[in-house]
Amino acid sequence: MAQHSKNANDPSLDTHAHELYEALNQLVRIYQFRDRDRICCYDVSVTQCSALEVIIEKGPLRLQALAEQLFLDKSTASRVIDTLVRKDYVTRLKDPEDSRAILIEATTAGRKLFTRIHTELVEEQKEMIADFAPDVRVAATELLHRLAGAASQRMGVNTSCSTEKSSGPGCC
Amino acid sequence: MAQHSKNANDPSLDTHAHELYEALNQLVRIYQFRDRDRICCYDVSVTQCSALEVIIEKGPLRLQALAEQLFLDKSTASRVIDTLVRKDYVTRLKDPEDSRAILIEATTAGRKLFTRIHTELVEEQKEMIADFAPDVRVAATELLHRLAGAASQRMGVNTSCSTEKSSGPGCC
DNA sequence: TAATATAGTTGTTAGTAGCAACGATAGGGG
DNA sequence: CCCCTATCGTTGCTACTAACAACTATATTA
Repeated sequence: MAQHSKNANDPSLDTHAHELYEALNQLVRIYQFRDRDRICCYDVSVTQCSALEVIIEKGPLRLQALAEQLFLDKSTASRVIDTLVRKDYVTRLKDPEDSRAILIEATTAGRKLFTRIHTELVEEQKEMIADFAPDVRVAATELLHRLAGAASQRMGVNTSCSTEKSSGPGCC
Repeated sequence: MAQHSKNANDPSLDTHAHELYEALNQLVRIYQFRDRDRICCYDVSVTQCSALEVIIEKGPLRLQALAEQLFLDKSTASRVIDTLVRKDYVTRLKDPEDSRAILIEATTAGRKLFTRIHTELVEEQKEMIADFAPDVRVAATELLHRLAGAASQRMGVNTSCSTEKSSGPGCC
């Protein structure tokens, strides 16, 4: 059931797998998934891994920017960074443009770790969707995006619900 | 893109929406999604909501059984129940068959709350997949199941990885 | 009855989360 | 130029989630 013809030699499979990974990541990030204190073999939690990803992909960035990307309070982001610094996956640099600010950058170890995790997960995803037709893959990814969007609204992220408290008729 | 013909009057839409909800719930449960201390308008966290669901759907059940359903340690489950009892959504009953054990049951308030959340989320899901073809809905749900399965393996839930520690060649 | 096993709770540690308060720096107006 | 305000990040506080270990109480077995 739901098994279409095998398209193992489909060049868009990589893209689909990557988009799916991205969508799931976003879903998970919004849902603020609590770890089991490490992702199996890797000594980082899911939140830490998400933070590492943002830091690597968005270059050196400020704490506030990181917090926004992760939908976290800056205090929480600061403490996540504390842990990642302690584990030597990121470093705090002084921002030359603003001495109040810091720039967070991944260390070599951090990049190495993330590459390992990323590669492995994308590979896993690829296997998972290999037997789906391309349009189904796209649709499933789109669905995950929608789920993330809906959840973010429900959780009051970036909505009037979170900024104005107890003002409207029953929150959302 | 990925938009098929409108099948608003599709009787399987309800089923699909429900299955999707189930799959997402499982995904989220495995991923141990951390709350934002409440699901928007409802005063329960996601973990608490999952616990409530299991308690309602599996009837009065013991702590150990609940913990297994949620892939939690019994101590964690015990504390989750503490919170739900304090909020008056569940009660601890003595198990007549074993005085060591307890039976956890939902209160009227708990059932009412869960029904409200469940109805709302299923409705949201329905809207979300309304423009997908039925086979795509099935495939997407299947995909979520696979994601949950893969994640559970990765997290070491119910695998040799978690029971035997540091025995194999590199964990998983 | 004694030894062992099981059910649930509590102690402890740690990560995640948010709000509030704080110190430090930046920028604007008098 | 200095004060006022805004912003940046950290720290204090509380709470939830999570696991492991130790503990109490009851049940089962030898």
